[in-house]
Amino acid sequence: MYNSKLAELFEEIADMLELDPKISRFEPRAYRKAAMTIGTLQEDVGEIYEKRGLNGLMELSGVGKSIAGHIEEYIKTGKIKKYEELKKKYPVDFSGLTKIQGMGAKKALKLYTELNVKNVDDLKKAIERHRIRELEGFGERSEEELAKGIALLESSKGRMLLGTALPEAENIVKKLMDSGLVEKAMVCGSTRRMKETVGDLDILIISKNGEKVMDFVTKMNEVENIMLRGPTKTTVWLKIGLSCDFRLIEPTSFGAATQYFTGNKNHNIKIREIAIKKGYKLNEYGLFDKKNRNAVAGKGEEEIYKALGMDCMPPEMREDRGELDLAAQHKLPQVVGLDDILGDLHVHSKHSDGDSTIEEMALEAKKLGRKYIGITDHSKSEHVANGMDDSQFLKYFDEIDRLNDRGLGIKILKSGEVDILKDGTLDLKDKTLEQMDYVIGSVHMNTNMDKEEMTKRVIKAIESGHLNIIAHPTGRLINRREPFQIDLDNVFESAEKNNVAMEIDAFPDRLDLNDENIFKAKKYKINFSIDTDAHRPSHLQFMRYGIGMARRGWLTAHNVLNTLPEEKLLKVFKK
DNA sequence: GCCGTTTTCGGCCCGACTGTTTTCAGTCG
Repeated sequence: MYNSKLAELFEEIADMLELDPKISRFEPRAYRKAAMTIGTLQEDVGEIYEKRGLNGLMELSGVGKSIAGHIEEYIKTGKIKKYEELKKKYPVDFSGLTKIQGMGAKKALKLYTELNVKNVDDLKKAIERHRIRELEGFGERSEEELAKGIALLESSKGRMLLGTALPEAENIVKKLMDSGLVEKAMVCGSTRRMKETVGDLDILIISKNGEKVMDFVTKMNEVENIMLRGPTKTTVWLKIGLSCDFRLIEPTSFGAATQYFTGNKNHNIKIREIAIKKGYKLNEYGLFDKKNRNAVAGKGEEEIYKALGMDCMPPEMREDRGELDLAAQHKLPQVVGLDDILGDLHVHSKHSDGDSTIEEMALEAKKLGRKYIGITDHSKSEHVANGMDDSQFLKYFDEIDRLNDRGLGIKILKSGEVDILKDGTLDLKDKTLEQMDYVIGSVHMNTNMDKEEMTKRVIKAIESGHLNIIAHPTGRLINRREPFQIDLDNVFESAEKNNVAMEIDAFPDRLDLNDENIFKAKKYKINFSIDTDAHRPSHLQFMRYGIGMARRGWLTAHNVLNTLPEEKLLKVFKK
């Protein structure tokens, strides 16, 4: 994968170009835009170049002749001449240094020319010797801030799971509402877009007691320290290890502000450009008529999109993946919602590695409004998860039958999460599999195979005729384990042919398939199953994270199996 | 350096906060 390395190189080129006042300030901006495109691309630029050459590269947004040339050069030689030359002029680790809060390229250059600081370690030493405060334009305070920035960087590597950040954000919003000081408080940013990980929290507030609210938030239990405090914006560092911005907003601007702070950045840039073309100016205060400067919209998000001739889309779709075009054509998909979900098809019990009985899991699911629940305990190869052999599965089926006969007010489906073994065969006898209402297959062991082998393994299982769902298809664990090497396109193609569904595992550190892969998979005529992979009753609430991924991947209820009533679902499985 | 029903030239999102200034540059989102 060249993407992340190239993105970093282009960012650093941008840093260095910013240092030369003779260069147009738009040139570094162009490099940053290209870095953003490439850094968040799902397809490897190496593959794009291989398949479609320079023209393929130039189709990427923000990549023109020159940057495409740099990419080609890097793929062929492992180097970019322009970068090497700039680096000769500035032998400084900008990419490391500018990750520090408050440090940009210009400060980094000053530190280099004055103190010969080339990297974060040099900077640490300079801070220890109190050399920074002597510099013109810096002071004692800047030195302290940089020290804090380095500590922060070292303590907060990686972004926080949505499953950790969202509940904290909701808790803070509730506290604000309960305080009686605010009329409205709302979480925006990547949390509202349900991105799988979150870099910080953005909470927007309407209040007549601005000063008191800012006091209130800085004194909350959740706060470790105050990073920045102004009349309309306060930033705190939360004890859970995340920074949180609070912004005071006028009621007339609330929609414009939530739109702006929800993002994402590229979505906002595009929508502002659309506004300009239509003779408006859009900022976080509202949509303004350029001629007479009157506010045309601002109170609600819908009215802003509407004034620009568009339908308003759910926050999860605002990722600049073509949603603005569809909104202008009034063709936005009706994406799946939590209310559409009728059942949960991946749930564990005490029979393998779950904490609770089948009955406890079923009753909790019923409380959440589910009409059916599929119990899917592990098969025998999963020794660590206490997986069951064929005879144990038979007893487990009996228990499910008994519970259904008793009638819990929710239907329990018989299933199992069956290991796809190294050679692509399944871990249970056909006879056992045939007694299940449906079968989930998943890869847990021997995950270090090469791409071709792993793809073959999974496709063989799909073609077995026994599987209905492939669980967590890439096996990744966010911030802990990389996805397997696997050719998803081939897997999706085979799944389409064999009527096998792909799971969206909603467990917060899995979220697998992720949004990008869902988006990719949607091109195929395959079904999806959004499941919690719950191991205790409270996990059944993870469904919303899976829904978030599905919405980010533009799935409609029609694409998702567990929006079907039981009879229809079982018909699909029987096909 | 990129890009195009306003364009192959002339634009490029834009406002808040901070520290160090004495009116602003740098950074961030």
